[in-house]
Amino acid sequence: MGAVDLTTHPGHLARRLQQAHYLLWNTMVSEEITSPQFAVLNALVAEPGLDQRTVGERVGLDRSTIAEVISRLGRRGLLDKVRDPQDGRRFLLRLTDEGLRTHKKLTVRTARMNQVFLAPLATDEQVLFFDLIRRVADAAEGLRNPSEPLVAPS
Amino acid sequence: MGAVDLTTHPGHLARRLQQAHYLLWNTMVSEEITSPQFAVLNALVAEPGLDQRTVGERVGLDRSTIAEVISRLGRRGLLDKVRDPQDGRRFLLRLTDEGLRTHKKLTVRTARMNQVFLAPLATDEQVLFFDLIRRVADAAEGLRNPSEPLVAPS
DNA sequence: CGGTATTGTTCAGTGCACCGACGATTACGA
DNA sequence: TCGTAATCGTCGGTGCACTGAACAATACCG
Repeated sequence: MGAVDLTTHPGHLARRLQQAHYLLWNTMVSEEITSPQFAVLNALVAEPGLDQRTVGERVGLDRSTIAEVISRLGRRGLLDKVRDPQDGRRFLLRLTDEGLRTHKKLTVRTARMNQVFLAPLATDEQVLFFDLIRRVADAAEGLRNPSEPLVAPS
Repeated sequence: MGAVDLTTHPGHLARRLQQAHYLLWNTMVSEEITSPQFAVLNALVAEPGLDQRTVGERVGLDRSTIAEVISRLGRRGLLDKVRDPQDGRRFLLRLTDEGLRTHKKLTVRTARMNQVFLAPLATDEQVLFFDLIRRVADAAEGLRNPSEPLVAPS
């Protein structure tokens, strides 16, 4: 009888929440462009000409994953990738016109989807929802960083 | 200029939350057994002899995914799979002694990890955290179901 | 009893997400 | 300046997650 109640496990809830979101996204936003892909488009609308690594940092994806996402967006013609003449290690990323159009279109649909997704919560509860999740996620990310040392680095 | 603030997008937050959990799990619980795998072990501790589909239902995984997870657990010798003599379509699943031991060990570590993960929240906030996420996830799942019809099925 | 529908599992395909290792390029320090 | 270190991207490997299609076994109905 050592079984545990998973509904009190935050990891399990997080997974279910993301699955639920995935389904809703697929039906209400797009079957072609995924939520992480939209995040990349959005980052490049905010800051055109970023390199891959920085985009990954902005949207929270590691180098391997961001490489795949970007390659898919490139294949769809939503984004251009050019070597930085100043620094031959990096690629500069920039949305195409098609990419801009897609971002605009999905922005509208995403807003609608978020409303439906959050409909079960009252307005003040939605604020709490964001705040609580953000605090937990931020703290856990902080645990993994080289972490601001409490004393000066040796 | 059309860029959006992703920190107000529940889907993006859900993804980040899960990633944070993944990292913490890897360092504090196990590098071999993943959180979904633990969920399956847990379901079989609660109800030994379930079939694959039902286990998937219990932990929230579709048939394809649950098949892979179970095959991995089988390869590790944590679980046995036998055809149901009553119904040749299904496989009955049951933990091995090794599987039971593993579940017990991970239960302890998981509890510790959950404490660390939720540490940024006060006790009453943790209760809210569970409640809000569960409500959103449940509602979104409900949207996808054949859904209890409002009138009798024709 | 026989044919059709339903159910449990598998398979192929796509995509996200991580790690560790590698090659190329640039930056820094002796 | 020359060699070592850091940085950016790629590649291979593992694992989760979904869809749609195929297959086998069972259930149901005429």
